[in-house]
Amino acid sequence: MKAKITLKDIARELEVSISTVSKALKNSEEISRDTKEKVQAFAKLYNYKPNNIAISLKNKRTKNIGVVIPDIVHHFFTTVIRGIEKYANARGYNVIVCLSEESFDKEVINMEMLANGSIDGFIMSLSSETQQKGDYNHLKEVTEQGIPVVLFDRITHEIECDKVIIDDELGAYQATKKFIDQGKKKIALITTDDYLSVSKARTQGYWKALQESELEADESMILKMPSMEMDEEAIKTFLDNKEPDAVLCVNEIFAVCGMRFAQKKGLRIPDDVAFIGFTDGVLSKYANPSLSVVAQHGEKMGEESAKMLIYKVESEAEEETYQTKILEPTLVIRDSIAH
Amino acid sequence: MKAKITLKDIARELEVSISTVSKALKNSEEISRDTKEKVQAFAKLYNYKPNNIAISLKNKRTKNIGVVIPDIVHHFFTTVIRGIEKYANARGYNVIVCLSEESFDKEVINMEMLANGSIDGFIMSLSSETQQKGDYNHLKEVTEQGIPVVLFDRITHEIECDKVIIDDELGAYQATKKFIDQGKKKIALITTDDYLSVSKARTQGYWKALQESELEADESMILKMPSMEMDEEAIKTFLDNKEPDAVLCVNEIFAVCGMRFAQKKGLRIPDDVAFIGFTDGVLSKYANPSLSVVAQHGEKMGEESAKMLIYKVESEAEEETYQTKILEPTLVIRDSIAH
DNA sequence: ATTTTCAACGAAACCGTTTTCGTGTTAACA
DNA sequence: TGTTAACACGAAAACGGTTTCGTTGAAAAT
Repeated sequence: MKAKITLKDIARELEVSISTVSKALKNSEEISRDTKEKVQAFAKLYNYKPNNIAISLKNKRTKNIGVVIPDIVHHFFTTVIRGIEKYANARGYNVIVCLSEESFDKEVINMEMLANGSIDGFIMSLSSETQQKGDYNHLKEVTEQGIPVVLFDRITHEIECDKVIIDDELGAYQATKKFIDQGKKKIALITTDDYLSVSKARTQGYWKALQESELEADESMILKMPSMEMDEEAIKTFLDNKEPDAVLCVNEIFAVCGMRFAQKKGLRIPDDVAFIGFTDGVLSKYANPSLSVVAQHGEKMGEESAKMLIYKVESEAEEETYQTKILEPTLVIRDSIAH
Repeated sequence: MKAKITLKDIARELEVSISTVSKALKNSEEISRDTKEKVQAFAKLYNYKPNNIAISLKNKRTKNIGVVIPDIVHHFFTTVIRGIEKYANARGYNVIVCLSEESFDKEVINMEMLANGSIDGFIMSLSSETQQKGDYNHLKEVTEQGIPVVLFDRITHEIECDKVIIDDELGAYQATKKFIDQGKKKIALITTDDYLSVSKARTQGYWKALQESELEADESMILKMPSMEMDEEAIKTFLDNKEPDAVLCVNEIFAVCGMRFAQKKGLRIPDDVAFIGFTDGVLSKYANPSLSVVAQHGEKMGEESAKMLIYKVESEAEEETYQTKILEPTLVIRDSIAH
């Protein structure tokens, strides 16, 4: 086991000072050609690599960015991470991932762990519990310390920071409009409770589209699931009672379950009942029939978030201007609706 | 913006030395009750938190573990990460995730980025390109530096380190055996090229089960996909030609695609043709019919990996003994086979 | 009265860098 | 010959902690 070699080791071996070695390795003008070559050759030979921790301590930059998300076993977040990685890695940043698992406490703990020097900034999406409580003090503390934060997807307006979201209202609006244009009359919505910022926006888009049409917007055509957990029975009962001819769902799973019940009842998709979900994940692509969705462009979202964060981190001036980037959703048409 | 407060700040404010503050905060016996209370109260008031980077530099421990995996938009890896997070977080460790995206070069670069002090150890699964090349020098270098490494799932025997795998051969064997017991005669296998360690083991399990039975093991009943990429056409042609009555697939996606083609041809699942896949992901659960799979227990695998790594990291003695933990796969029976 | 002991604290080294500010030597200049 | 400038390098502080090893003053023991 060959231990790591340090500047000090090189200095001792070559009988020069540590500062000389440091400068020689950075090709400083101050050092003679002879010495530089000698040092650089030695360093290469012994595979010298500067210690990241020491550098971090010195210039108060870790080149790490902290990502705190509710869940990783969820296709959307996974694509966001990939986008973040892509952009960040290309610029020499590492990504530290922490999972809140939809828990407020874990979110707080994770942020505290990272906020003491481990990272240069945060990219995060709020846990459902946090959005429900409406308690954002942990975010406030961090921003007050001057640590840049970028919120994506599940955001709050109570914190001043950069944000990246898709236009959820527009996405739902377009999907609902699509149903209307195709002559659907009884359009249902399966969503979660309103405390999730995204669900709220999607519900609004759904309403808007209905109200613009001649169809009556009927509150009872909306099924609000109490949590993200699947409750197959609730969906089944709802579909049995309401018998919609089109269903918009705020995620893939609700939609796929809905389709399964419809098929079991002998309904044809999309003729008898059509489906559109949110999130363009594996489930939608490989469902049978394949599911039309409002694509959220997670990877793009991740890239944008990383871009905004790294810009803030690297800009010396601490401008107090924050922007919210709104990405356009896309309707991906597959076999669960007519086309 | 209130900047972070340091030991030095507290010392100056309270007119004591830095060492006194440090000891007082650690409740050292050396310090009088009066002083301790004073210091602790002050620290609490100004929300003092020690700087992680400084501590890391001092005791050469970062409390970070590096995870390098081929892909994150893949349910199996995602569950492994969750398992790692769970175990590591509970012990005060953070997880730095890097994606090789199946590329050898990215794997090398990522490891080099992390190996210079950023992490205490690695948990990784090899990229397909790395397994194909058979070049493991980057791993060798890291282990020679005394950095502990745990390999999981996609491993190599050329590196001496701890390993966690599931018994892929057994999983495939059990699945194939299940088909045989149910009276299936023409059992096909859809896999990838053998350079992936897991595919190789699964193919062996498939063979073994067939050879133990009276069924003839026919090489042509195996479809080897050149990569992890989906090639729907290849699967379709294969199924059309071979007309198997049972199909074992090395992942979910191949299986779900296979089922779709079968259904399009009017075949009944599982009566005319049954399917079993690998990986117990969302796809299997929500497929129609739901897919039976050999569950890989990713979360468990992640936990075990983290456990082994952290043990190595924290054990002072550098024992040169490495173990390979083999987890038992489980056959999850759903509607794609008879039961 | 002198020595010993102990409690309570501070100085300084150390982790591995970077960077500023000397400093000594030599060559060029007046 | 004395001054100056340039060159090549080293000493030391700094980043923010931890830890070892004094040091001090007062009480206890001799």
